[in-house]
Amino acid sequence: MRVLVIEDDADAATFMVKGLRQAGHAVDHALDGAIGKSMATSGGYDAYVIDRMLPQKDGLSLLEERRSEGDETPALFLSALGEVDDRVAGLQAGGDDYLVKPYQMQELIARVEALGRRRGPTNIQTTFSVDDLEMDILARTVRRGGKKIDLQPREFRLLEYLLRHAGQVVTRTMLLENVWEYHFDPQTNVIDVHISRLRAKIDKGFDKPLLKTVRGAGYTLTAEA
Amino acid sequence: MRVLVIEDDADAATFMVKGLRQAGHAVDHALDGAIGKSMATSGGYDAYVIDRMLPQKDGLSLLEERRSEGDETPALFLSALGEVDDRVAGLQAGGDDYLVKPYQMQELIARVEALGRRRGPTNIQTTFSVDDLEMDILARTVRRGGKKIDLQPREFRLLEYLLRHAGQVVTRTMLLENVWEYHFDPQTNVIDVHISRLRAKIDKGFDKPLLKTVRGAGYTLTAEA
DNA sequence: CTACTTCTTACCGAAGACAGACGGTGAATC
DNA sequence: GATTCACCGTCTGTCTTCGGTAAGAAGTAG
Repeated sequence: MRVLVIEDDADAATFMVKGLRQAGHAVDHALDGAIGKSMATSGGYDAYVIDRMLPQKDGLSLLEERRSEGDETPALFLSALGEVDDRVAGLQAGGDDYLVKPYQMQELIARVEALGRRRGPTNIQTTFSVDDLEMDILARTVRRGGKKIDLQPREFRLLEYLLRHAGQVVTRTMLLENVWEYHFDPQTNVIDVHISRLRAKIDKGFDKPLLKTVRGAGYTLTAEA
Repeated sequence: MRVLVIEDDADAATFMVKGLRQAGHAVDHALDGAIGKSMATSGGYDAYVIDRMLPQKDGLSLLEERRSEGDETPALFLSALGEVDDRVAGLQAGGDDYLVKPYQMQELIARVEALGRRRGPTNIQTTFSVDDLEMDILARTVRRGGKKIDLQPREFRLLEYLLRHAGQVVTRTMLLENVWEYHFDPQTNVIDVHISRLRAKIDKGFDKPLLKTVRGAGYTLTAEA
C-alpha cells in the first residue's frame, strides 16, 4: 500500500514512517498541511494518516477540501486530544478512522491496513503477469504456463516487486530498500542468492527466460528478447 | 430514501442520523423500542436501522412483530457484539443485514442503500462450502462429507471467515480483526491454537486437508493441492 | 590473462508453527 | 451460594522451515 503521512512533529513522523515501512508499505511524508495537501492532490495513495494539529493548514479542513474535490482515499486521523467531539468532528470531515496518541504502532498499522482493505479489491491491483507468468496476490499463488509454483515468502516479495516493475530495470538498491527494507548495503550477496533461487523456480525448465541480468545495473523481468 | 433509525444511545444516534442525512436520505429517529414500533407501524419507510439492545422493547422482537403483521420493509440490525449467535438471531427474526459496532459511516450508508435497492425476498448468503465441507449459517451446522461436525462458537466464526474467503490467503491480522475483533497484536498464539483445534475437527481423519498454512502469511482454505 | 561481477550450493541459527496441558471465567444447575 | 461444566486464552516444549552467510565456481569485459 502507498500511504501518505501528514505529521509535523519530526520524531513522531520518523517513528510512524519506519513502522509502516517495516510493515511493507510505501510511505511518503509531508511536514505540514500545505505540503500535505499538494502531495495528496498529486494522487496515487491508498491511505492517508493525518495529524489533527498541523501548521499552515489543519488536518480537518485539509481532508474536507480533498473530499469536496472528489478524493475518496480512506483517511485516519491522529489526535493528541481524546475528546469525543473531536472524534465525531474527524469522522464528519470525511475521516474513516481515528486514533488517539499515544498509540501502539501495531494498532496504527492494523488500522491503516484495515482502511485499505475496506475499499475492497476494486481499485487495488491484485494480479500481475508477464508473458505466461502470473501472480495472484490475494490467493498468494504463482503460475507459469498454468502450472503452479511454490515460492518462499521472501521469494514471493521479490517476484512481486519485479512484476510491479515489469519491463523496467530494477536496481540492487531498489530491491534492498523495497524487498528487504535495508537502507544500507549489507555487504553480502543476499540478492544474488535469492535471484538465483527465484530463477530456479520460475525460469528453469521453460525455454524462454523472463528474469534477465542487466550487468552493472540490476535485473529486469520481461518477455522481450 | 426514508429511513427509520431506532437507537437509544443519543451520541450514536446523532452521529448516524447526521451521516445518513448528509448522504441525502430522510431520516426519522426513535429513542426506544416502543416508540420505534409505533413509528414503524405508521409506515412509509424504505428501510429500518435497528439497534439490538433497546429499552422498552428489544430490537429483535420489535422486528418479529412487524414481520408477523405483514411489514416487509428491509431492516438492518446493529449489534455491539460480533457474536455469531447474535447475527443468526437477527437474520432469523427477519433482519436483512447486520452490522457490528464500531462501524464505518461509509459502510452503514452503503448497506442501507443496498437494502433499498433490494426488492422482494432477501438474498443473503447463508451457506458456504469448499469441497465436501459445508456450513449453514442459519442452522449453525457444519458437515464434512455429510458427517456432522460440532464446533465451538469461536471455531465457528473462524471457519465462517475462512469460508467467506475460500481460496484466498487469510492473514493473521485479518483474523485478529474479524474473528477476535482485536485491533492490536495480542502477542500470543491464540490463532495457532484455534487453527489447531479447528483442524482437529475438520481435517483430521480425512485424506485431503483443506486448511493449509501459508508460512509467514497466514492460512488458506482450499481444495486445491 | 586478469580483475571483476554474478551465480550456485551447503550450512546453521533464528523464527514460525504446532499441540498438549493448564487455568480462569461465566453460565447453568443444584 | 456452591458446584459443575463448557469454552477460550495462555504457556511451554518441540519440531519444522526459512533465509542470510560464506566460499568457491562460472561467466564477462578489458
